[in-house]
Amino acid sequence: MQLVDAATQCFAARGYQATSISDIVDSIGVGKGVFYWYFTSKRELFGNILTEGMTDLRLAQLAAVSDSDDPLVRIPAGIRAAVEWAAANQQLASLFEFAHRDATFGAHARRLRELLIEDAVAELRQATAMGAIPDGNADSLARCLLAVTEALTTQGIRREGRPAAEVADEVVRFCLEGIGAAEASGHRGASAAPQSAS
Amino acid sequence: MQLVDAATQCFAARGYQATSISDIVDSIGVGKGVFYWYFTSKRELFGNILTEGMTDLRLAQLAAVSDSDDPLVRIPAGIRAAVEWAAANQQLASLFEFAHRDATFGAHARRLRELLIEDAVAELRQATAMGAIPDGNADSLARCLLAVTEALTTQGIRREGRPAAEVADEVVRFCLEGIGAAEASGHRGASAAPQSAS
DNA sequence: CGAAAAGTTGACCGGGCGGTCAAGAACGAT
DNA sequence: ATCGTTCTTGACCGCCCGGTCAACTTTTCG
Repeated sequence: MQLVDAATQCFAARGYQATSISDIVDSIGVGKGVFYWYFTSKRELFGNILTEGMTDLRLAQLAAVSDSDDPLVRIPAGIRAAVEWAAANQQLASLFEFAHRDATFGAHARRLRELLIEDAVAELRQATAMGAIPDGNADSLARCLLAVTEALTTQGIRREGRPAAEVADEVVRFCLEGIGAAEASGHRGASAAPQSAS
Repeated sequence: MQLVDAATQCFAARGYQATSISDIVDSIGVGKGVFYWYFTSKRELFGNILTEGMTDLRLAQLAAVSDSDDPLVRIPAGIRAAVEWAAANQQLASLFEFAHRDATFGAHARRLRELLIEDAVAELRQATAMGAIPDGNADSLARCLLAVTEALTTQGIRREGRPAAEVADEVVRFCLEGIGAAEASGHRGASAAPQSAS
């Protein structure tokens, strides 16, 4: 739907509060009534974009991760999938970034984000149980993984336009060492491991 | 100034766009004119809060860091100072978080944030030059340090209310390993190093 | 005291917002 | 051609926003 694309673009560029319905409908040259023929409110549309986007990202991540049972393979795979997804869905990635600080949608966006955290926590617990990484606060470590992924993706891909694979390498390297998985995955200088392109 | 405190509180709780002048003046029970007696606009006030807050944080960090010339001492010290500062200035920390995604102030906030990045980049370059950490993209690593610090501070301190020192330990641990400084600072299990309280 | 200066009030203004709706245009079925 | 349905329009509504200002109260000081 053209309207959803236009809305996503506007929201990504200006944020939720600063985007008016007029901005959206004017950007594709239709009357304001069209918006309310297809959606019941600005709130509802944004909420749906958010929820569907997050679902899509999670599905991409689950698919990328299902090739292995080894957390030290699954974790990098999940990270790479997230970076590739963000490269392919830059507007949605931008949306996620401000949504969880937004006054209206912060709670909703944070709830969705917790799903990603929980996924990561599960992997980290598994890794700990297997002795692949030292014991630690899995929740904090999971938040570190997310934070680093978001930070380097925002800068490397959306602002500098570098290739997703290259940025993903940086994220994976920092994160694997951060969680203490250093010695387990021939990483010393392994910045160009084989991986699937998005 | 009471008005600045009230404004900071409102901005931190609701964001810039969602906070109205009435919210601010009503929250301390004064007329709207008072606001415009002391400030010229909502924009100007927010910009000042942002700039002064960031200056204060940077000064705290510079002070904490000046005890040593060793980047592997200065970097953890800078991180700890940032976490302690955020614990002592939770509203400002909250402000920083959404400011650089805001439509009106994103550019300004990001410019201020770049100063922190530059500080960190300088330390990382120094560490690399000394052979204390492996070579790498200093800019990306600096962004990782900031991102991890922000993420764990937000969750650990502002949402869970844990002590700053404890959260700082987690941040330092993850970051030092992330930048590859693992073997240089007796870190294996060193989660309670001596440090100054804020 | 009394007058100037400093500080405070809240009604008010223009404007833009999210959202509504009577009026039609476009189109397929008959 | 005619009708019913789907889709589109943009003027319009009530509301609240950032910001103004004439009137008023409080403080300062000779």
